Amino acid sequence: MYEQNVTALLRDRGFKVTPQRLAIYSVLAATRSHPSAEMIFSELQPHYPTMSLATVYKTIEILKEIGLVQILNVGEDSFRYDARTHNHPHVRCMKCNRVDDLEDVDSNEFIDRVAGSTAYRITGQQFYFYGICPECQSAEKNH
Amino acid sequence: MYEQNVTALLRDRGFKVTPQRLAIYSVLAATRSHPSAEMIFSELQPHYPTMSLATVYKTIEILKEIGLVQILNVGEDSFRYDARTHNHPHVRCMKCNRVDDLEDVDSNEFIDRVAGSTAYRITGQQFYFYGICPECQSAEKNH
DNA sequence: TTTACTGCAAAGTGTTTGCAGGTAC
DNA sequence: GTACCTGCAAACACTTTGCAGTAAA
Repeated sequence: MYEQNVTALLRDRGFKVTPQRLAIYSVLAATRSHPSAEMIFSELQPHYPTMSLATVYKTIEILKEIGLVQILNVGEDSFRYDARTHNHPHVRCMKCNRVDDLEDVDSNEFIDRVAGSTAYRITGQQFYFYGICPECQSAEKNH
Repeated sequence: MYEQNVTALLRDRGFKVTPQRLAIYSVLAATRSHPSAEMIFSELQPHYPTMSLATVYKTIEILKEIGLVQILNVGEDSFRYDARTHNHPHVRCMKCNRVDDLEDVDSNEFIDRVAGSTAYRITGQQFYFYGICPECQSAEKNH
């Protein structure tokens, strides 16, 4: 289902469909952990021993172009990638650095209010929250 | 006034007060352009011919520690710095890459709503908007 | 006089690019 | 068969670090 979608979208835009591209998208589509390029690479390495980081980066660039991936910049050294492309806020744990979605929140009223108060023509946005995840909060208490 | 504040804060925390540190903070306090390290460096170069980028980075780290500067990550290759440390949304023009403050917006209701809907303990946030600034919109029309 | 800072150069990190061999179509 | 892709290695851009000389306190 996912793969069909990717295959069609790649072909439509004149990109070739390769095992590497499908594999990279599959990793992103199957996780909610917002992996970095390095994490995607490490996950694929066992199954695709010749996979290279360069291919991961090149593929992500294409996936972004055809709208299948969004790029996150949660204030770390590296970018993270998300196959859930509908815009939603993200939260990063400052202890363990995990990044989670905040999908239960309706941001539209806030976005409209901002768009209405600036002379910019707003075309997109990213909301990043920072804090301590439930697991790390528990760990703190057991001390 | 600004300098007094910086001087006191540096001394209180055991940091030495140097011309370089005051100059770097002055640049940040005097602008709303959210400069990168490179921009700060270029602005100071004529007045402080021996100034180095390393000093800019080291100083910003200290200014962040004592709460005089916040670090922005608007999705570019480099970080940008802001001496207005009260939390406010930012907007970047995708044409000319200028970054502006969005200070007319009250984000508190939105932040509270998010904090209430997640199991994370929220400690901070950054809101980035993307769009086209008024100048670049005008430029588009004159074509 | 002590302690910390500056600024150079070198190292480090994540990402991008060039290109020769290989694969999709 | 053509055009595009992969994956290696090298290049790149930004940031950090090590260290010898220097300045703040």
